[in-house]
Amino acid sequence: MSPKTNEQFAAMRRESQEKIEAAALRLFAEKGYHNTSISAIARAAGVSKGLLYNYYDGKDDLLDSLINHAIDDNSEEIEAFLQSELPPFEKIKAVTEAAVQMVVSDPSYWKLLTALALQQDVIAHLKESLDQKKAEMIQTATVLFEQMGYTDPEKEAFLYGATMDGLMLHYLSLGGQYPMEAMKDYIIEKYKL
Amino acid sequence: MSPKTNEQFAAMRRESQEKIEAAALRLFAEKGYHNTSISAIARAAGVSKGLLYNYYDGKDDLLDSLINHAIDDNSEEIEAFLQSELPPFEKIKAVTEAAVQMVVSDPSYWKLLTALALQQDVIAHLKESLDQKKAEMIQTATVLFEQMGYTDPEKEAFLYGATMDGLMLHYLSLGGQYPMEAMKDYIIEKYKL
Amino acid sequence: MSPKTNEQFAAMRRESQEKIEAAALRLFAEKGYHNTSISAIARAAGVSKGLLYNYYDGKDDLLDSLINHAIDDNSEEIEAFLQSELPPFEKIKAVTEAAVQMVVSDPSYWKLLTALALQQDVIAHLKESLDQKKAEMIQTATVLFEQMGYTDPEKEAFLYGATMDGLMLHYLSLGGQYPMEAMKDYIIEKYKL
Amino acid sequence: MSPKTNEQFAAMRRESQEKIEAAALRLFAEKGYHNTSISAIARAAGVSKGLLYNYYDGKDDLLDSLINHAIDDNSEEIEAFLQSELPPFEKIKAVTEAAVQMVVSDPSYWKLLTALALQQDVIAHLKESLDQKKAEMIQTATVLFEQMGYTDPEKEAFLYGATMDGLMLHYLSLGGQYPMEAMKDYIIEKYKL
DNA sequence: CATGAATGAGTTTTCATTCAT
DNA sequence: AATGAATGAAAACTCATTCAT
Repeated sequence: MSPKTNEQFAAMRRESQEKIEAAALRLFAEKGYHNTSISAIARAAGVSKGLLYNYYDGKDDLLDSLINHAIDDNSEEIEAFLQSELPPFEKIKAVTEAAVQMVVSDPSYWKLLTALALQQDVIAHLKESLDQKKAEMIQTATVLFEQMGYTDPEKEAFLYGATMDGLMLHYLSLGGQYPMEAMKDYIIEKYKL
Repeated sequence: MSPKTNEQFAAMRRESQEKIEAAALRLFAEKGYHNTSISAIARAAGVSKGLLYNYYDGKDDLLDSLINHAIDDNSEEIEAFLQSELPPFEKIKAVTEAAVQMVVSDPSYWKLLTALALQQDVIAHLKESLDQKKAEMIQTATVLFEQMGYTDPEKEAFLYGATMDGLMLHYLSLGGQYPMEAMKDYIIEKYKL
Repeated sequence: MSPKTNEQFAAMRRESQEKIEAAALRLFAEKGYHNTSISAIARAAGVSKGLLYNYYDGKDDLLDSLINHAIDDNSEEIEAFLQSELPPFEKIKAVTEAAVQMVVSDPSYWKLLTALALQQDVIAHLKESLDQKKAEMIQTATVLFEQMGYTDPEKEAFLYGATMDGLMLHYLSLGGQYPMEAMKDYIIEKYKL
Repeated sequence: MSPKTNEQFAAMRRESQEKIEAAALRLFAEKGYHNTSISAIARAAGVSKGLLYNYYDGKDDLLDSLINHAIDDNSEEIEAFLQSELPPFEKIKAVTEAAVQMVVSDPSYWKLLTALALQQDVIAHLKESLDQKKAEMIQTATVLFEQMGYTDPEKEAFLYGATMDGLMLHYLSLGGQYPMEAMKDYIIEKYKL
């Protein structure tokens, strides 16, 4: 019935969307959300402005879609370590290393995400899902510190979370100058016993 | 012909500027820098757009001025504690308490500052002075941790900085829900011996 | 290689065109010509945009085709009554009833046609044929009123035309609230004797 | 306090708005609402696009404002005749003449208004106030025909309304070719007993 | 010193139309 | 004959900035 199969159309759509979201992520991270125009994204993605509007309702919707896809891609890994069967200290070690690894290997995305988390405009509706994700992690970490014998495991979980986020914040704002590896080891060392 | 003295004119100028910067700070923090228009600032400050341009070269210049004034207001206190003659632990305690106090009592400003620190656009030229301020603080803290007998005082200084910034980040993004007081005590406790 | 006869193809073509014109008429009448997109028409007709362009040169051409087909469908009936052998009063009665019936049974089409008649853009070239149709009717009606003994049959024909069009205008803009049946009888009554 | 008085500013505003609305009315009537761009209106009015947006929220809002101002200007006259102390027939005569006069002297505006009345898009919210105005007129006309001894004054009022609107419709769509004066006299004659 | 009307360049958004398959 | 992804030109809209008074 169709001179181009549904699969072919679906593949075209997927490919275009990937090109667009990749270009958008790069530009948002490089120049900031508000300083990136739809035209610039389309140009960088090698598609027309019109096509972009075929897939997204506008800049906000594109950002939404982008963030949601990226969250899906990224949160699985950390989650996996926390759910694994490793002994508590090894879990902390693995999670810490994975988190550092994530930020170091894809700083653009994390810079964007962190910047957005502080701008109530842009993503009022994303805040909710980010906050929930955070709450879940704190919950899991609390159990972990409980197993390690901490008197106040919940506070330790909050502290760990703050330290890790602060670490990333510094890394993201200083870039290569920050002694990331050394700091990572220093933090892990603190939890060894 | 000149019924107003120079002093009176100067006072009027100062007052107008204060109204403008206060309005700008509030709006930038509430809605973000890019989503706040000059018109909105002038309206909120109760002055005309034209007057605003008498004092500032434009939106960027207003932001600059705003940040610089706020930095001056805020950094003195912390500095004072670090330079004081208190014993090391008391210094850490005082600094921590002062930092938390600062953020809790003026979250708008800190939210803005943190958000801006992650946006390469807007304030390329502010980054420099912020980074330098940070470096100085790390330096002072390093000396402090040295006095307290830490094997690796510089790393501890970095860690302390990361933890404090992470704490603020969480507080700023969660608002009143964050157990700020408890966390502050928990952190201080860690340094007691 | 050709499992479908020419007749089958012709039938498919006709069916597609009917679906398209029906959808277009409905949407034009509901939302106006300019507020109806080609995409919306194709979607409502259940065909692809591409197919639509196989049959019509564009939106204007589709409208043209639509109007012409509808004019053909509608004008025959009235014409028939006017040309018939009924006595004059019965003719007026029959024509009036037929005209009211037409509008009541297919208001979408008449709404569209009336709206278009007032928009210089869209259908400059349709105006001509509509005007001619109107002139013919006036002509026939004039003869009719002559037979009925009116001193000034042409003016009476114009008046009748104005009244009928005004009636329709009101019906079309008020919808079901307009006392159409009663008004029809009232008008017919005026010509009885 | 003010180097330009409030009155001066108000006068500037009024003047600009008048220029804009005059240009918009002309263009809407000439080329149709949808075929007239904001840019074209601004150009024709001799102001910038930006200024137009200072006064109106967009094209719809401009149309609203335009129609409301024009309705105010126009409906007073007719109303005045209907409320006057003339004998019934003289009232009908005066109103009919005034209505014809209105349309003949400002066909652009009436063409626009009539066209808009048939486009549900554009002015859903204007319809309401137009319908109400119409209902009021029918009401007043009914009283008039009652005084003239008509058996069914309300129907006669509807009929008069339909005839007048039909007359205008024909005049507006045919322009100078339509025997407007003669028709007006013919209609008035009918009511002379 | 103070005003706010006016500007226009830059941005977002829409949609009729084309085209490879 | 039929599809819908892709285009691009034209439209709507925003807002930092200027300027006459």
